[in-house]
Amino acid sequence: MDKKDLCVSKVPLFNDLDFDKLKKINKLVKHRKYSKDEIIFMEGQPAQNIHIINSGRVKIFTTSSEGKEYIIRLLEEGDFFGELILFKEDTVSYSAKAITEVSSCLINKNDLENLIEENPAISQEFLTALSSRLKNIEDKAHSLALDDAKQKTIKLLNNLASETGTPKEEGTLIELPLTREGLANLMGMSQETLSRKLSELEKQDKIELLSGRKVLIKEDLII
Amino acid sequence: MDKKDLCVSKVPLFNDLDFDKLKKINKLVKHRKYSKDEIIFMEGQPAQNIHIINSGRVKIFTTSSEGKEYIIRLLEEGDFFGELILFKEDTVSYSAKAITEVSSCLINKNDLENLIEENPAISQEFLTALSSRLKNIEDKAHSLALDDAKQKTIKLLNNLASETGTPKEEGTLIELPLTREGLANLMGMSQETLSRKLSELEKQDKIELLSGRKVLIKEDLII
DNA sequence: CATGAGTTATGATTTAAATCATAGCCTGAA
DNA sequence: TTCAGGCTATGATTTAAATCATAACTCATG
Repeated sequence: MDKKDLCVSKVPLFNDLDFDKLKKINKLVKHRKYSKDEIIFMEGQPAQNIHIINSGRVKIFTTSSEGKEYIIRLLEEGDFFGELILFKEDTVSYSAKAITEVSSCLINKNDLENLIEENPAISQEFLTALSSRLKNIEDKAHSLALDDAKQKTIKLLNNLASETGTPKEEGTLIELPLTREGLANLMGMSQETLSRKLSELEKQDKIELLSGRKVLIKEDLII
Repeated sequence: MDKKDLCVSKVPLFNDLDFDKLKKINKLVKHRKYSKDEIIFMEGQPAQNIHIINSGRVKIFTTSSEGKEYIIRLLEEGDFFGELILFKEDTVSYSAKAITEVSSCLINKNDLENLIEENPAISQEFLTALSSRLKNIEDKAHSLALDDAKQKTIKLLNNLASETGTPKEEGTLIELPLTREGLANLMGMSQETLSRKLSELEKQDKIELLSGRKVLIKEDLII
């Protein structure tokens, strides 16, 4: 089995399916490569594919009328996006951009609909995935509505730590996936404010800002 | 068929089911009444039921450590909540409170799981409902992150208008479901700011504030 | 290794909104 | 019908964060 097959077996969506079915699905899949900073699609475009990320990172974002950006979520290997077209929209209300080199798989809307019909187990996986996203974004809305800049900063770090952190003796090491600007756009604040709050946390010995966009999060960074 | 049966036939979740199945489901259902301001459940409680609103209004909210409230969403007839327990959580991360007299139906988690197994069509309806909520809350997060108080106010009014507004010659008439304070907590702002923005919109002849918590939204209230 | 573009940090200033304070207003109960 | 208590509007003040400005750092490239 060659590397291309990975996509389909990587995504939790198809967890419950046996090898034969995976092979069938794999035939429906188209492969794409995007280079860093390439737009995958733009807000408002009609969409007919679901995208599954094979490697790399993608940001999903919207832009306000004044040109400000809000990043809805960051995706990595195994995550998927564009699924709303299955159930609701036929145009997409957000943009997607590769923030690293990205290789991904597409499945056409109709193909996926047929797949689901033949394999109801996929519905369950979808429900699980959507529920999880709903929970995450409700938490985030809470944070956007009520938290001050310091709390937002701490939550950002904790979220990154739990998603991609590697444990060390002194704490958890994370690599920031975006510039200050980008991270700030995730939490609805300005680059300067985030930068200040990070400095503040470092002065308080809660974190250590390292080179190469790495951060060591000490044990006692409480929410 | 008596009034109690309405619950089950009211909710889009069971749209696709025939009368016999609805009757079967109805037997599983427990009925509840809540008086105005009664807590339906509190953040952190274990939960094992899905609630369907038969009549009245419910607010779903979280409270910050400083005691501030963020209202995630307002529910009315036919809406349901508590469904995350099916797919993800066994405790609930938000509170629910009746903001009017409420009559609702409960379905036990296990019963609903069996139902879904027997009737895969319900999964589809769930997916549609969750997708729709996902879209709504993503829009709201965008608004919380990027909009100023005036834009938030306008979106609030437009949302209420599209959900519950009644058309008039002069515009759309809505009845505000909450006090200024409550509405402000929906949009992540303070009561005073909302009040000021509403006055401002009235001065600009975009809306008319009427007695009985009613608002007339004139044609040209653009986002 | 030097250069420069992009990124980050940080000071100064402005600004929108929160908060504080209070007066006027509804509305529903007596 | 009056009264009280919650609700709403609005002025005054404070404050957190945005914005503006710029210096310092990083790192990729010739």
